[in-house]
Amino acid sequence: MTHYSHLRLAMPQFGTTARQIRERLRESDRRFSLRQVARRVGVEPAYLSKIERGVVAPPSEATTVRLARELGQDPDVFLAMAGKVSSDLQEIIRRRPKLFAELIRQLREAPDEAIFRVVRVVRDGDW
Amino acid sequence: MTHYSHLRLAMPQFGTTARQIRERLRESDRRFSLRQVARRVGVEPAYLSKIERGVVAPPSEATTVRLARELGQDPDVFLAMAGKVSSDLQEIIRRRPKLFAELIRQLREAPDEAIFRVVRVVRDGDW
DNA sequence: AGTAGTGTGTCATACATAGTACACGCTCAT
DNA sequence: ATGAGCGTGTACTATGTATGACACACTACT
Repeated sequence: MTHYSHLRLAMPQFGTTARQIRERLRESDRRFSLRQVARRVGVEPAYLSKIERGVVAPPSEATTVRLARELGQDPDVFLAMAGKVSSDLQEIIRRRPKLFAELIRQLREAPDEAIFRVVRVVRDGDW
Repeated sequence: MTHYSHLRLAMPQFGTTARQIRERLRESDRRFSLRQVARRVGVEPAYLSKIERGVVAPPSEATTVRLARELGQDPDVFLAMAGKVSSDLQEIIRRRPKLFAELIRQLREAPDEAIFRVVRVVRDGDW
């Protein structure tokens, strides 16, 4: 396995977490074996095995999202663990780069609560 | 050049824009020849030539930012034209994926003015 | 005892990314 | 006329990304 050791294991957490979630689901539903999940997600079992153990980097965005859905998780959170940001979010930012760059940097240190307040204000639109 | 034709020329605008900006700068300052800019940016002239003509995809994030700076442009805007989002913005999002995903999607259709108002409110912090 | 299912090791591959190196022909000031 | 600087064509390369294919050993029924 030495020849995989060069890859940026930015998030060894990704595989570990995915495995934990899958194994917990499996306790009550044997359809959550590695092989069966791999099949439903559309990858080879050997590949999913390597992903879960962190032998390879997290998969592509599309595969990550399918895996998240299969495991009942939030795709954005799974993508974050995989070191990625959803391409649809990226596209929104790219359309108005200055505006969004400033907003996001502005909120870098803001407490969760402050961001959530902004979300609510924008959602309810009464302002 | 047919063997380059397969690449996703997502943004042929990138090269064209970069070239226009450089040529305008050059009118008043001959240090903005392709060769000299390439040198300062740290790439081969042939490569910059291909970038400007859209023969190759836009360069890496680092190179794009150096080029933007050299041409006096906003790096975030240049990155957006290159089809990318600055990795520091991505990292901010990845730290709190749910919060930022919801915020950004919420603002997808919002008018510039509304986003700017949010920025201002957050910046001034008096709320 | 056999078969079905399970996780994993090894090997190979196709394509994308991000450039470098060199040579050519043109133009322009000296 | 010549050398410096210019933009560009062609060829090449190194590394990363994202998997697939196959074989093996183990376990768990039937």
